[in-house]
Amino acid sequence: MRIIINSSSMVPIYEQIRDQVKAMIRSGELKENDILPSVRTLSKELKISALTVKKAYDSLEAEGFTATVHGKGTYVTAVNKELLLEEQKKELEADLEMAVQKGRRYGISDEDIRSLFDLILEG
Amino acid sequence: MRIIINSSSMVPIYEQIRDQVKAMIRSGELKENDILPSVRTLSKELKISALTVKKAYDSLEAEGFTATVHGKGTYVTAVNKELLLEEQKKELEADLEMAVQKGRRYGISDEDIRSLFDLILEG
Amino acid sequence: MRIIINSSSMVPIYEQIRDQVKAMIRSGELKENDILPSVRTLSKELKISALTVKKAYDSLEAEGFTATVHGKGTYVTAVNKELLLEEQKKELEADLEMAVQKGRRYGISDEDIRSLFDLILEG
Amino acid sequence: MRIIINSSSMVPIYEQIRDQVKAMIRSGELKENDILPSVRTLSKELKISALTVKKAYDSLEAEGFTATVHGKGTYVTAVNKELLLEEQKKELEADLEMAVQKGRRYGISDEDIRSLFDLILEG
DNA sequence: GTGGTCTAGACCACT
DNA sequence: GTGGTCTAGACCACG
Repeated sequence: MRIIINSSSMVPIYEQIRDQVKAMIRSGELKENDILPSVRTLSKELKISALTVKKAYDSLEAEGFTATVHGKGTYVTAVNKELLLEEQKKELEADLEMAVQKGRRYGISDEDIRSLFDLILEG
Repeated sequence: MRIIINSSSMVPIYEQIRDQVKAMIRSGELKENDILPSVRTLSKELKISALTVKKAYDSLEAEGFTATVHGKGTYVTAVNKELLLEEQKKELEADLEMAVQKGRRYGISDEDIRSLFDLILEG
Repeated sequence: MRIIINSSSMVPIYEQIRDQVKAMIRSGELKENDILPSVRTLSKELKISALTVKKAYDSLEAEGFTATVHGKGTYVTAVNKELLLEEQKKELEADLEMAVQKGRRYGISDEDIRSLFDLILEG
Repeated sequence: MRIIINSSSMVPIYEQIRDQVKAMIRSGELKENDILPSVRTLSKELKISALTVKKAYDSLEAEGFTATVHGKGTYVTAVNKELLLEEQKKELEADLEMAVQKGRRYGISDEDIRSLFDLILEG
């Protein structure tokens, strides 16, 4: 399982892990009943604290994406992928909207906002 | 001076104040040598901690938009509006970048991200 | 706020805190918009790690009983007390039922089970 | 020997095995000098780890219900059924006590706890 | 002052 | 081996 951590990002590590696992579930890279890497294994692989991985896994479990069996591991549960995608898109939309509104408050033209966006997406 | 605080927003209060002052400077609503309301006055008006207003003013001063004269108040300094615009664009760029990265972490395709962006900009 | 920790109990400390806060909310001892003791304050008072208190507070927030404002504190949100009571009773009922079924599997008579229960409740 | 495992239960598997063997001993279904199925046989039958069966058997031996003869198997020892009953009652008492304490943590009145208990016992 | 995140390591229970 | 809990302390952001 490939998780990429950006430790200089403002996004907490456990959220980065959680988001990437959610993406893998949605993409089908992780299927129902698949087992996630153990907390210790992933923590060593990513060179981060086991507690941080645990927090990500707890978060996934709280949202219903995984189930944990004591002494065995953490497993992917059945998920409605369509619903998940919609949720994730809404979250992204909210973030983009906030950014656009800020740009407009700054008096930046829509063309300029689009130019910036294009640079990021294509850069 | 009209500052509007949204305390339920995820944006820190001091950033909301700072951004709105910057926007007023660029729009011309605040001109060189204009005086900002005192920390105490504004904190009472907005019903927030004086420390928070102070932090916003400190931030403006650190960025060179204002100068504080001890015992007198905080004044707007001469500003290169071009430079300010560039800075604001960079800030917007950072916000957009974070949103795009999140979308990609979620496994949303660049086309879909663009579609959402278009909807927001044109909607 | 009086929280009592039984560190020799099998029940995790953070669950003990969470349950007692929930009980206080239901009893009215904690009302909407009341502020909980800060994570550090409570951790010192109970002589436990701040992380443990934090975990209890996170759990309360995830269940919707509290809302946290960064830099300010953790506040009690509006709760439907009737609904909360029903949930808690169902949880208790499940625990009691499991115990009774175990006793019956052991071939202990209902009279004996009731005697034990009476001893506990009155002891 | 019929052992039924509920893997979705909160009760550890080895405890489920141990309890059911103890119940069989007390009921007379298993008598002195009867031989238990081998660890490997039972683990295959129940599709669980041999280590888990071993742990259940170790636990039974530690409590004096069985004796293991190297290379031959695990045998039921003579048991004082009165003593066993007492022990089982203590276990039940502990479970009931935990449930009652939880109800009290939730602020549920003793009368309400008793009502729930009555419903379960008579229902 | 507050909460938010993270570390490095411990001990326990379950498989 | 696995997860579950807890510690003691660090650094950061916000008010």
